[in-house]
Amino acid sequence: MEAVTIKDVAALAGVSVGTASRVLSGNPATSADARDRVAAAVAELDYQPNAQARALRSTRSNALGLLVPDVRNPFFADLAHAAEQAALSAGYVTLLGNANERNDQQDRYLDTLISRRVDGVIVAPVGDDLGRLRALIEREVPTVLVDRTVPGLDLPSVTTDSESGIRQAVQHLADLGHTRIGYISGPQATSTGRDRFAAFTRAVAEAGLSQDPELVYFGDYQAASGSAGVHALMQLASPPTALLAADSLMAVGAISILHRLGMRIGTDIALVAFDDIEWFALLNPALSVIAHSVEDMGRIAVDLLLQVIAGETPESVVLPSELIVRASSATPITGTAPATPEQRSQ
Amino acid sequence: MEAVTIKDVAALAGVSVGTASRVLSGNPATSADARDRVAAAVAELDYQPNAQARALRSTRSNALGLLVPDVRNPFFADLAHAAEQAALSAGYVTLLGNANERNDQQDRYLDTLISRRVDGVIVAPVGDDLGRLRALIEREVPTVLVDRTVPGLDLPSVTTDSESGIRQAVQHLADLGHTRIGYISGPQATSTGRDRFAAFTRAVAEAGLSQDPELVYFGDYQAASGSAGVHALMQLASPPTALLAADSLMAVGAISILHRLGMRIGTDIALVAFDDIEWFALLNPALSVIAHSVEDMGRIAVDLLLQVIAGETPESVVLPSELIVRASSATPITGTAPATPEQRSQ
DNA sequence: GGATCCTGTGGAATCGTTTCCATGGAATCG
DNA sequence: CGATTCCATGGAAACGATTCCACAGGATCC
Repeated sequence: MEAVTIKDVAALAGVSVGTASRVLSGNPATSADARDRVAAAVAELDYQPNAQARALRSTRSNALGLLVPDVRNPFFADLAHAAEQAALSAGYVTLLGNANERNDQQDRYLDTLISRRVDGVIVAPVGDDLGRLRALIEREVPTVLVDRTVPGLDLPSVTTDSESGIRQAVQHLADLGHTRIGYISGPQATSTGRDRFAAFTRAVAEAGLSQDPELVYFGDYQAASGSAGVHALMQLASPPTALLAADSLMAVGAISILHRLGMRIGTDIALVAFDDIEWFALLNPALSVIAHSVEDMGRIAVDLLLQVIAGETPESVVLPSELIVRASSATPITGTAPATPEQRSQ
Repeated sequence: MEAVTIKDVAALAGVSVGTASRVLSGNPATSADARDRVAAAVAELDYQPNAQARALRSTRSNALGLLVPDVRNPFFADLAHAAEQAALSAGYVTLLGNANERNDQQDRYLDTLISRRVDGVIVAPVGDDLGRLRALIEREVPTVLVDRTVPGLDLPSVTTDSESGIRQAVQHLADLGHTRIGYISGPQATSTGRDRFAAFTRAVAEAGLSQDPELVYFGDYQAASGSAGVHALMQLASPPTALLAADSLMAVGAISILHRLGMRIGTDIALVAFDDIEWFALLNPALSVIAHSVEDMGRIAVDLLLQVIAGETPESVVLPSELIVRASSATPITGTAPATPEQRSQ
């Protein structure tokens, strides 16, 4: 490539490298004259400092690592966007890693991030497997967990309180007359999978609905398992009249197979999904969701991480969730009339 | 943090730093004995080489930069995923930058990537503004353009041949009896915006349909402009009976407002969108799309970039596009009966 | 058996910065 | 006016790796 270094700048400006460096890093011990001449030389040469050398010497890289289970999942895409923007405005660039919901890829990326000496890491862990997460702790790399936590890892985190949203959803379905709610659960090897399942179990018991264990299908947060879940639940001798999916991708799978089975969502069966994805409102009927703010989650995660980097030990943050009722769950179980204009035939 | 360096490894293994380095980088000039002892020391200390120091000396960072206009756009999220996976399997990590459809953020990220001395950059440029793209050229940073090109920038690229897909779509709509097709165009400051508009214009002329300039609305690839476009087109004295949206986000905006206007997609108005997004098939009615393979695009972009890095000058690649007909455009203009089961009322 | 060739190794230079230390000159003080 | 302080500066060490160079010792050649 090329090779314009601080030495060239110093030479052109007629000062020493030390002085050039001081000017460039805003050290106050510089004369106006030196500042001007260095600035002119930088502009003339279009000098860009070598971040590697700078990081090597100063042991700060001004880079953050962000590790998500799957970028194609719109929830994590939004999270990545929110975190990246927050990091950028704090002067950090973001190294985005994608674990592909696999522990080995997560570990590989963690090693890469350690090697690159990022100043901190935000992780939405794939599962409960610690793996190379231990290495982060041992090296005291500032780390924050987001969306999911891991048992045995005592780190600051930003998570969602699933309880409130799920309770609202179950109560809402109960009010519509549903007594058998099918639950398409996330994997029990993730904290969100466990939390949401526990919340569902409690809410169903409180509302006095059927606690038939057959009404629960354990998926893996991928679209295909949503389809499989619907398939299994609909084959029961006494199938559910309402469905609750624990994340957006499984909801997508559920919708897909319900279409194929010829079941009308909102009329033949009610459907509520966890995660508020923008275009869920565009579906026909529009999908009821349990919403939580992914923008807040990303922003706060960066915020906590910056605090950890600064040597503080911030408290974990738990964000609220809340039910948004749309046409997919607006019809009482006895009725068949559309409840909203969006729900009518196209 | 901590401080386990190659010096510690060498000391523990009882060899010199040079030998330790040779073992670690797979240099054949090492004895089996040295290899074993270094390996043991590495395991014992859980040593991770400092990527900065390595990059500083060897002038290779094993990192690629990927700059997209908007990660939340599912097309670019998929592209990022595909490119990232391809890069990973070639031994590169990916630094993902998000320009937010803004030239200043694009320039800022380009400077960051130059500073970090990435080995190469894949850019889906925001618009025609060269900005800091010039700096990439001047420094001879290996660069590949993806999805969009920029006039005056002679770089290898991977793009889509919009012509074939758009021609198919227009012909398909003509076959259904439509004579006035509304076109929601991308911005003319992007190559895709221009290409697709030109293709549409040609296709309409060839099919003998209305070339009324009022049937074209110029949007900006964001959802809001899709809504605005529908709004404008539907106010015409003689509104279109079919719509073609030049990207997925504008299609989302169009669908949203069509719902609000009470127009039934597929019956009252036909709709076709550029970009095949997975969940477009889940809409009711399912959306007809002009599909092109984003996985191929990401993979090939990395491939071309690796060739450029290797000193070759690869040819640009143009990928095909093709129409996928679904229910949103399956009804002849005179009929009102559903053409597919998916299209019936829910 | 002496010259030549490998092979593995240690030591040192190097990459491009930051930062410490010493210095020289100007400014300030009594 | 001599001594102290301050400020801007140049020079050099350091960060943690890679890589060049020299060299020792064993194998190979004529």
